[in-house]
Amino acid sequence: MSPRTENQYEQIRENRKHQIMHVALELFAEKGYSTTSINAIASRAGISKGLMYNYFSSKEALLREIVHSGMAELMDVFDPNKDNFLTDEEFVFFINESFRIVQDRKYFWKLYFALLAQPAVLNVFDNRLRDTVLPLIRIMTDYFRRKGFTDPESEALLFGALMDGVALNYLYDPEHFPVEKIKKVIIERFG
Amino acid sequence: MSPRTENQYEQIRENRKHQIMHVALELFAEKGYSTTSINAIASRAGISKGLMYNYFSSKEALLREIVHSGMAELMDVFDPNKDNFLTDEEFVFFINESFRIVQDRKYFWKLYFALLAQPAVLNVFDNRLRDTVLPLIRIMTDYFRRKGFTDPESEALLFGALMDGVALNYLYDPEHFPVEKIKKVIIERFG
Amino acid sequence: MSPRTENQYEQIRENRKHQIMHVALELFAEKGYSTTSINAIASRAGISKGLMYNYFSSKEALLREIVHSGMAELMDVFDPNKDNFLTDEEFVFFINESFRIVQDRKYFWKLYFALLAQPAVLNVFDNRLRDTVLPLIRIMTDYFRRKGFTDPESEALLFGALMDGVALNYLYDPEHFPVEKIKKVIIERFG
Amino acid sequence: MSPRTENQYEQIRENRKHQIMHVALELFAEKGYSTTSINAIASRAGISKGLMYNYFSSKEALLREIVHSGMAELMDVFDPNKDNFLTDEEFVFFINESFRIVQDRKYFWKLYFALLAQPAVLNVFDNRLRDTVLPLIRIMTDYFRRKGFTDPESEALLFGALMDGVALNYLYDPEHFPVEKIKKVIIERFG
DNA sequence: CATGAATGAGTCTTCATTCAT
DNA sequence: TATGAATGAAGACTCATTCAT
Repeated sequence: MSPRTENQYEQIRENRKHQIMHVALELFAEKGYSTTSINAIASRAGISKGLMYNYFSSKEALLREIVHSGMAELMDVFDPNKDNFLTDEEFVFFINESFRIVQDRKYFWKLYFALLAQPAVLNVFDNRLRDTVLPLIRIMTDYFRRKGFTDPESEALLFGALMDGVALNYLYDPEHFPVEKIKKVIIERFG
Repeated sequence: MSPRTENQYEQIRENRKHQIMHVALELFAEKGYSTTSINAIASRAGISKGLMYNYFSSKEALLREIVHSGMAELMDVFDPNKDNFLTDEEFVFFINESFRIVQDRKYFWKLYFALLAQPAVLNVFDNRLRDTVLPLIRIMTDYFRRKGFTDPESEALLFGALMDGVALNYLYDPEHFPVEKIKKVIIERFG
Repeated sequence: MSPRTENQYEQIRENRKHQIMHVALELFAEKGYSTTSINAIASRAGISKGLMYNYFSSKEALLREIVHSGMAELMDVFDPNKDNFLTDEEFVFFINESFRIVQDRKYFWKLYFALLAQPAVLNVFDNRLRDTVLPLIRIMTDYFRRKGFTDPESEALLFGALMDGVALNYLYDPEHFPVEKIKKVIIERFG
Repeated sequence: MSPRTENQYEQIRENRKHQIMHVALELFAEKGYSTTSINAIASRAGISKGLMYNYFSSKEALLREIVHSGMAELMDVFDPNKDNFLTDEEFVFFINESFRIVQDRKYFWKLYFALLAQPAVLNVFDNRLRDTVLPLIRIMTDYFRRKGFTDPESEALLFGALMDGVALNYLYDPEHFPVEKIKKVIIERFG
């Protein structure tokens, strides 16, 4: 009789929104942003095309929200308020964490690399990307400096590139990429 | 005003084809495959849309030919008929070569990563990719085995991943990626 | 906390209805009927989309009711029960009244002309329009006949057209249209 | 075998463009701009939807080109290079011309009034409208001044409004509007 | 060999309307 | 009575591909 409460509506919206973002992330990661149609998203989410636009003003807005929410989660994980100091133990922990994050959120990372590899299409990352990565690079630089390397910054950048490459190989050819072994080798080599 | 010889026609066709592929590679790399229209390709190549279809049966066929020709060139460079043996000197040479190749053919590699990151869209690489990479991995495995590593295969895979990551960073953020320094560090660390 | 009486409910409904019609008239006049969305109306009226349909069965029904109510008001003003006789004094009064009506209800007249200029879309006026205008034309015809014109009916039609044109110019380019002066000239010329 | 000549293509384009504009003008005038779908235009023109966009970049661009081309024609007719002087004879000629123009291009004028009555939607006329009308008003002002009127400018504006109103009545209710008689009355009254 | 007009399926998006609550 | 989530049909626009010339 009476309309739903504010709270009920809030709940419905929250759920739907997550559902749409979830489904869209999967499709964007699998088939690419421009190859994924709103139709496909709506149909996999089991809703009508029109409803999508009740939650996101456009396909691009949907993508942006997915990316930003993913990035936000990420920043939470790589807690930036930890002191700039990385012990050997923490370094190992950091590597483990990184692997876990990629493994836990494969879809997000696939989308990440797909978008990265096509910057002219949609600059979705703004400065957020560098803002996230830079502190990490700095911490790693410090770490390698303390380890006595002559060019710790390049060392850090190399390490970053290595992690990118590992993620790439893991995501796109997991069958031929023995993650655990690789992790071990990394720790031996860089830890 | 005598009619052109068979050969001259052949020559014209060949040139046109290369021209189209060249232009298309640039556009695909910059803007992505699905975002690049036949119109854009034809217009940048200075020919008519219709003519495109005289040389390539479809947009996808064009892409495939670009990729395959690029892969073929690649295999030529990493000459597979060299013995499976990699001296320290040759290792350094190999790294230098790898860097040169990426730097020389940026467009191809951008397209490569973009396609890699979206396998569901177009499986352009068939088995060609593994066929190219596997021998390299084997050679590297041998190399690392001789160096005395306990898990030389993972070491080789890691090295491959590293090179991927380095290429990625170089291609998509060249300004913040000091290639030469990185190269040096790689040689020190892995050579 | 006693329940509202029938009458109070009736009152509320009436108010809501007026409010919706008022807001819709403004929007239709400003942006056009088909360009105005139900959403826009509801939101400017501060109610929900659904409630709109509680008062009007459709967008078109809303438009019709707006137009008809406007026309009804109009007929009240140009009281048809006055005798068919128009003295010189009454003629001046009639002109003044006409100007006042247009100035007082700009939105309605804008909508009126917009709808008039697009009869194929929505024939909202049915016969009502002619029913309203015809008596006026007759009265004017009589007036001009008494003034001794040879073709009083055409004279009356011309006068009607003139008033239309004046309204049009006033409504859509008020800055460049000196209404008061124009009114004076009309009275001089036709009075 | 060989492609069409430049000229042939030019010819084809010219024809198609006119055809589309012609059909679109009719529909816009009859049903209104926003109520007329590209589908309707294409289908009445006997072409595919897509082809429309080969000639006009958007629906709005199509409208603009129709309006501008109509305005251009108009300016040709009301030749602006005539001296600013209007004899009695010329005045009569001017009125006749005006009637002829409206009668000859009913669709254009219907569209004109429909757009005028909905300025917020699309400001298609820019300044073109005033640029066209202002010189006419000036000429009329001079004319009425020479005739000895005390407020010749208002007289001219009134005359303009009258012509608008006449056009309106003629276009939207031709059956009840005896143009020829009206014309006669205008000449008598204002000539 | 070469052109570009033409097609039509498919894309994103909007919006009047319905309905469970 | 009142809400706004949900639908679905329709709209503007794009683009790979075909084909007469």
